[in-house]
Amino acid sequence: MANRKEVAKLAGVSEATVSRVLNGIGPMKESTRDRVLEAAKRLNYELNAVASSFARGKSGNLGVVLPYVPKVHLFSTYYYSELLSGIGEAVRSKGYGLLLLFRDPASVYDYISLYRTQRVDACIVLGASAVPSEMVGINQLAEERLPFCVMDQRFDNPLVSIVAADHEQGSYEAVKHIINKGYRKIGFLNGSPQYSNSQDRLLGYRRALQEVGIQLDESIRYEGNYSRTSGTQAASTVYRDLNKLDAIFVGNDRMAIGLMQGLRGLGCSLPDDLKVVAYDDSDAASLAEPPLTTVKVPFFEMGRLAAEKLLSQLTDKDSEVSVINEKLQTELIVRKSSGN
Amino acid sequence: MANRKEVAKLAGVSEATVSRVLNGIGPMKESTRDRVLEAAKRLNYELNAVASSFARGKSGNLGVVLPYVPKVHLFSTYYYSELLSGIGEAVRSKGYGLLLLFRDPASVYDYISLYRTQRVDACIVLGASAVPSEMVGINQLAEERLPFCVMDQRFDNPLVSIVAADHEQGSYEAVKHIINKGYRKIGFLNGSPQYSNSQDRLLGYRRALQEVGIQLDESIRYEGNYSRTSGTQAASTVYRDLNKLDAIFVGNDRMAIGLMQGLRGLGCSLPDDLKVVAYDDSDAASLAEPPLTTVKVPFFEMGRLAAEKLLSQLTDKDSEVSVINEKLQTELIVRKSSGN
DNA sequence: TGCCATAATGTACACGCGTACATTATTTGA
DNA sequence: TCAAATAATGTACGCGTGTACATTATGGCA
Repeated sequence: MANRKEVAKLAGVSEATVSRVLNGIGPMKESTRDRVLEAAKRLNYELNAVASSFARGKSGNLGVVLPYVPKVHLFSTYYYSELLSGIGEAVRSKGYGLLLLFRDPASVYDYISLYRTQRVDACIVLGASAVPSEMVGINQLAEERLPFCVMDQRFDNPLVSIVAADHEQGSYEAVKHIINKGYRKIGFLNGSPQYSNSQDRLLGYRRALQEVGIQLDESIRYEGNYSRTSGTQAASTVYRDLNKLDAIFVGNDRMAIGLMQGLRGLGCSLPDDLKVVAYDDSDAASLAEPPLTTVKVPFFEMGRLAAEKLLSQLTDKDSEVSVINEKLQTELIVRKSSGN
Repeated sequence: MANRKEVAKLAGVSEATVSRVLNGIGPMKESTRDRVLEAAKRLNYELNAVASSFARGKSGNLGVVLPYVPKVHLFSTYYYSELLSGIGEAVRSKGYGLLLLFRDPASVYDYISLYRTQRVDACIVLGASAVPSEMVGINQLAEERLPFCVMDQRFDNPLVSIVAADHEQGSYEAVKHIINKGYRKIGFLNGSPQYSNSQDRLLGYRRALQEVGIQLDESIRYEGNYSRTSGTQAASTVYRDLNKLDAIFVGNDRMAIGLMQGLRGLGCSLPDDLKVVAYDDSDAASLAEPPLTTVKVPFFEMGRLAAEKLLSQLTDKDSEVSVINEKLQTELIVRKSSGN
């Protein structure tokens, strides 16, 4: 494998000139540039990324940290796939690498070590929640003022950078959609409360109801954990309460699908017996029977935005290292599950 | 950020000794080790991964290359999620990093540059197919004898390392299952032919039929592209041929779901009017209506195996760098879509 | 006690690149 | 035409680690 010295010799210039040509730095004669590039091509030479990183003191990598427990699908794969694609898009266009890191959600993850060992220049945290062990790690990161960004999860700490979707508004619109169809008895199957977006959905649900003077009814609030199974489990309770329900708003598509399967198993006809509005607009939403009316979340865009903001802070010397705080809008996708 | 020199000074030893303690190399006094570790802890010192990589001449990264076209879901996310999890498991347990790389399937990807620039020590190629531009890149890789592995795609070149599933046998068993239920008129909706696993499924389908003397009928062979949409599009043709069909074997779950939705839209009752057996056992399989009888593929295991084999070749000096060729078995999961 | 094998540690340098600073070539302006 | 500005290139060193080799300490054995 050729190195800089050999290229310099072949081109008849110094190593510094080779370096400058390859990095496009400073003014230089066209003929010199050509000679160097020609020599590099002939020797099959490319910059050694590791050596380059070493000299620069930067890894050139953006870390993406995601929760992982063997054999457990913690995440709806749609969600992660879209986020990763968005991040990948930004990372590539900025010439960075994307280092994937798996963490155990049950123990405190040492984010700072990633920077100390220089494995990453910045990182994005996916699937964070408000359980104490996770918060500790995030807060350490924030206090060190390291460049990072949490995806779709609020934190009290004002030093925590966040890119999220407006789930309060998204939920408001979803419930509003049901109300506008003339239904008043609207239940809510929410997901795990340790995610801030669960709380936000509740806020939106409440606002929509209160706005039109519908009394909040705690007895038609149900809780699952965003898994399909938990939706299925909720089915019996929901079935029992069917006389109290015209419709139900569900925290994500997977639970909604589980719920609908469970209800159908109990003899329900959907959407006749119960209107359903779900959340995410994952691939499964249009596969469901009936197809789900659901809130579309711009996961791809969120990933891209977070990565771009972070990498810009690293690249531009003028852009101050400031806290990122973005909230993207959602969109209601109307299908059959909410009635005609 | 502390470096080795400071640790050495604080511990009262040479830098080499610090290095040996941290890498666990050579014999050394317990007391020395303790002093060094103590000093490192006090100074908050950790090995600089970039510098270490540089000195070793290895990046310490396993590259995972996957196809990506903006706004297009090339892949069933279940497939990639499982593979990545499996790879991540192996990578972490071996202390490597996982570098995610996106390629444009339409142009020749320069895999060799990844090694030349030392961004990766080895790589795994996901979503490869037999289209010319992709084959060129893979073959270059093979000819350079670089450590890599292609996932779930056959290549004629005997130098190409592969970890795959036995789709010929999986398809055989799927079709056999239908035959054993007493059906004889069995169609086949296959996926894109540039994937070797499509060809393998066809082989298995044929073998099962021929074994029991069922005449192959070309007129009930359909082709989609593994997308749900393509399954839906096939519905009208299948519907037209319904008198020629007892059952249909479908190349993956997504197409099967699309097909079933299309057929239902045309007034079919499933599984009464047509038995369906699909492939992958993705999350959607059990969500479908009716739930899909489908062939389960050990994606997680495949990812883990590929990564482990590759990294072992890098680590063990004795293990010869040999071509990997593994074929894992599938399992038929029986649900409602194939009848009772 | 003296010698040798082995343990334990130190010395010194390479790895490939980025870049501050020094130097030389070229252009500009009066 | 000549100094000054600027372009273009070269020199030299640092970045933090791994490791070959040299050196010193230790223990075993006759």
